[in-house]
Amino acid sequence: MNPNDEHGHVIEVADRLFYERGIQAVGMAELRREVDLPLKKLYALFPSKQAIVFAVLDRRHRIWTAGLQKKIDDAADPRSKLLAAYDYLADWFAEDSFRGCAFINAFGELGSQSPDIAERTRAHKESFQQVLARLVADAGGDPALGPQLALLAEGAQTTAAISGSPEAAQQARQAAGILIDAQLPART
Amino acid sequence: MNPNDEHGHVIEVADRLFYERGIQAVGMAELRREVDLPLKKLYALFPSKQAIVFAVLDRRHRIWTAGLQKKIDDAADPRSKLLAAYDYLADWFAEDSFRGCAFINAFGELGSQSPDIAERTRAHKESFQQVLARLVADAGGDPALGPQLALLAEGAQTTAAISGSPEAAQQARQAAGILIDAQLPART
DNA sequence: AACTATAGGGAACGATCGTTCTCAAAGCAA
DNA sequence: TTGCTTTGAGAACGATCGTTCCCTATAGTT
Repeated sequence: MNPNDEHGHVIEVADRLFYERGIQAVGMAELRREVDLPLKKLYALFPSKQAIVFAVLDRRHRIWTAGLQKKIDDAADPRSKLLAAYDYLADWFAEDSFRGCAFINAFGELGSQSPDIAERTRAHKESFQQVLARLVADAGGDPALGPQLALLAEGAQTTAAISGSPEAAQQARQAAGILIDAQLPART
Repeated sequence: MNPNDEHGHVIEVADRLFYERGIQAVGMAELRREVDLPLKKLYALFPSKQAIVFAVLDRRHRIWTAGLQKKIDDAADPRSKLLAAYDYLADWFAEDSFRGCAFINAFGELGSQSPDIAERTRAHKESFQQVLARLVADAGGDPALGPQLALLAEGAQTTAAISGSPEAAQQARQAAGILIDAQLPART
């Protein structure tokens, strides 16, 4: 396994462990065991646990954003593109491993201790807002619609995580449809 | 200070510390210092840190629920009662100490480690859903409306916490108004 | 005043954390 | 083979955690 593979492998495994059980609950010794690398090599690849956490969050952001964009690109018309976000959530919530938004979890766990984690979380959510705002603008809708749709998506993520049920995605999608129809110009 | 006062004082101080900085970040030694009680007395009042955490969450739930109910009771008509939840959020977000929903934070931090915390969080959110469902039913609205309004409220809480700005309450309120008008029978 | 029970204050305990260090094994050049 | 550098494996370190224990001082009773 070359260094790049090892680097990526550590991040993948750490992501799974942190997401399943929380960041503080996973120690470096356990991570070392799961990736099957000497502790020394782990510290050669990353200077600290914090660096691994940041790498995990950055990867999460990239994957999440790319997956969302694909759903949007696959949608035909502006209304469908806006609703695509909730289809993306539905797919996500249906995964066995779903346990809420990793950023929200990390923020709740360490946001008050680590300005870096708080900032990464803020940036992640802000980027989602920007995606929605752009779609709303492209569709000629009321600028207020973007943040409203974002609230539904955020609420669905926490609700699905806490309730353990994926139905929040459909509820959010239905509500979004109503908000869109009320604030987007009817298609000619 | 009699034992009841001490008991309540510990819970109040612990709530403030846990909410500000996270549960795991606050040690018993620091709590002891802040409440100015011997460690021995702290352990005479509560059998463990976990018991304090549970007491803090239970108190949060009671205060939150009572505050929400008061806002609802103060509202005149069914539509206003539904919107009262967002006025309650607006007041809350405006507090300097606001740092998100304590249950969501605790769930993100310890939900995967502690079934008790996960269950308390689930129960807290479920009780909010019940309050909204009742208001919707009393108003003769579509039963789907309750969960939709809850999603907006949950999304507003996380968004306000992460962004550090209270505007999510108004955005949620405006969206709620649209959803209500679409799914509640017009007042005669 | 003498004895007893209680409570304060904090040291001690055992566990665990992130990180560093030791040291032997292994690879490699000569 | 010999000497040298790099690596693997995990022990060690220092800090911190929740919890318990010890010891002293005080208060109450006779």
